[in-house]
Formats: sequence, structure tokens, C-alpha cells
Amino acid sequence: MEAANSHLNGPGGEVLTAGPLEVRLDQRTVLADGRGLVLTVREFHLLAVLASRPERVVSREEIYDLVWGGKMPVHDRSVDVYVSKLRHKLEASIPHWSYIQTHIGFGYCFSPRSLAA
Amino acid sequence: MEAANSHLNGPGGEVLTAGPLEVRLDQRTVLADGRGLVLTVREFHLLAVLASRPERVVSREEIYDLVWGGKMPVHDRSVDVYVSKLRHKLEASIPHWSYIQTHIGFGYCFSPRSLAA
DNA sequence: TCCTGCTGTAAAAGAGTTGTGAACGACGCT
DNA sequence: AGCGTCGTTCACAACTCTTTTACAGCAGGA
Repeated sequence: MEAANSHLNGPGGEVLTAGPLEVRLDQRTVLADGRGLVLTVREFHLLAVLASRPERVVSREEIYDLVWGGKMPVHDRSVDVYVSKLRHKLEASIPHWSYIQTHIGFGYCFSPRSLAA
Repeated sequence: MEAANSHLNGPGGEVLTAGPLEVRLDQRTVLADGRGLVLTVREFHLLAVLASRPERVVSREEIYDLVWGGKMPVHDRSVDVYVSKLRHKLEASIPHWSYIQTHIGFGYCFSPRSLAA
């Protein structure tokens, strides 16, 4: 069972679905429980990178390369800061769901799960 | 009959399997009975080193060199401590299986076996 | 049996990592 | 210019991981 579904939605229009979250790559929009979620460019890009690799642990370095481009400077915290921002927006729109897991010393993993009892 | 299977799983994706244990080197994840097992960086590295040498007795010195890097300091107990931690996590996730055998005076050996009657 | 050396492991100590609010500059808009 | 937004950086608290230490239990040998 995969945690997120990805399917083509017409020519070039890909949509990632994970619980109440829907990421429309082509339209650069995100739906949370059907309502639109406003993300900045960086936030959206980060979410797209993570959500398209469900259940995969992605290193900070790889995330940085994919979103910011190039080699991550030592001691750079950009990835962490944006993961934090993203988590807050997701949690604000979709309570009782967790999306991004931290893998200490390595990176993050997009692993959607309901926190409902 | 080999104790652990190792096979390529697509380009660059290697997976070690030993009973209900699955070590996904590329994804840096471990599945125990299908469920994800959370390991720290050191624990994962140690497991990867041992599991990729099934039925081979590996000396402490070699383990240290492969996981910690460099020459093992005299009287260092790091390897023992981490083998202990790893055993506990494995046993907690996969009861009735034994994975790491001690070879007194020498080192350890990854030798998965079911303890079921 | 009494040493001695080795292993298992809990716990303390030390080192490193992550979450996050706040400050700051750049940019665009009115 | 004044304002709001965005991205980056910094600082600090809180937390997790790693290493070290200490001790108990074993096994083997004299």
C-alpha cells in the first residue's frame, strides 16, 4: 500500500494525493480537504519534491539540490526552516494528519498518516 | 541455503532480505515484518555492514573500521554497545528471531534464524 | 574455587541535531 | 516613501544520538 497516489491527469498534468491533501503539480496549487492552500514558491517546490517520493527518506543534501539547486552549504538550515513552515501550514489546514517525518542525522520523509484515534 | 538474500531492485537500489527483515540500502529504511523500523544513523550503518556479510564472522576491528572509520581504539566498547542496541530493536520488532551471533574473543556474525519451535 | 578476561547493558556525560521565533534585506506594489 | 510578502540567516532551547563509564554475569584456566 503506497502512502501517496500519483497519476497523470491529462497531458502533463500530474496530481499527487495523500489523504486529504492534493498537490496539483501542473497548476501549482494545493488542495487541503478540498480547500485551496496558499504556499509560497519555495514551500510548494519543497512539498512537490517530498510528496513525489512517498515513504522514501530523502537526505537534506538531496532536498537542497532539488529545491534550491546546487550543493548545500555546510550548516545551512534552509531545508529545516522550510520543512517547519510547511508543516505548520499543513497542520493548520489539515489537523490530525502528519505528513513529514524527520530522520535525525539524515533528512526527511514524506509519510502521510492520520493521527485520528 | 544462504541466510540473507541480496538483490538489485532497479538501478542502484539494493535490498537485503533475511526472514521478516528487509534492509533497503538505497532508501535508508528498514522493514520489520512489513512495518518500518526506526534506526539511528549508526545503528543503520552497523546493520547494513553486518547484513551485507551474512554468515561471515566479522571482527570488531573490521566492524569498527567499516562503520566508525579508522582504527579501533583499545578497550573501545562502541561496537558492543551498538550491537546490543540493534539486537534490542530487532527483537522488539521481530520476536522469535535471532540475527546477530557473538563470537567470543573475536567479533560478531549476521546469521538470521527463526527461534520458533 | 579463585582469578582473569570478555561480553551485555544501563546510565552518565558529552556532542551534535532539530524546531522555531525573530531580525533583516530584497523586491514589488500603491 | 511606506507597506506587505518572501527568502535567508541567526540564536537559542529542547531534544536525540554517541561515547564513555561502570558493573554484573559468564566462561575458561590454574
